[in-house]
Amino acid sequence: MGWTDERVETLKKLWQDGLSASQIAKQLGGVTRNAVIGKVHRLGLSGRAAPSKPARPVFKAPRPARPAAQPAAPRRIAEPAVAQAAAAPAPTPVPSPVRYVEEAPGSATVLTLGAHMCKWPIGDPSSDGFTFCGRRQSEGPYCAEHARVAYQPAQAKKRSSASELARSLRRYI
DNA sequence: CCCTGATTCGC
DNA sequence: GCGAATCAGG
Repeated sequence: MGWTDERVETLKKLWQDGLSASQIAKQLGGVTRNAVIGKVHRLGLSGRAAPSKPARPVFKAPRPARPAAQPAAPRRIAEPAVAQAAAAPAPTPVPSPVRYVEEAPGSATVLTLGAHMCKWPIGDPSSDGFTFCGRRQSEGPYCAEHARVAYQPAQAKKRSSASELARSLRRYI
């Protein structure tokens, strides 16, 4: 199917309405989302209300030209990735201040977490705000406080309701 | 793995 | 002009 005036008009409308390229493609029918995106660019309306855009162009390195379309051909071009690794000077591995976090647990990042620092996770590991406790290790990989939480067997069994347990645990998170 | 838009370039 | 392939992200 080609781009009739009407289909282009529909495309414009839906795009401005904030629909995604794939949704527009599905609604128009007979085109893929790539076709829609391509058309959008050609029409010069690539930018719209962009929710999660860096605002700044964020400098993108121009992609090396595509190796040409060869159907059913070995896609990967062998590349000597090993050679240039040696040229780089050995980056000093970090002076190793090894500073324990005494207060404000959770300021140890994956980068600053030392060998003997409490590895109690704080926050959402999939988020970039993720940290570790970072205080001095006591038992196992944890500080004394977190070790208690980690290794409490069935001690809390008497009257500790589920909500009470949850509350006590939350303190450590 | 799902999705998003962006880009390149053979057709 | 078109859009598949590919990329870079969320």
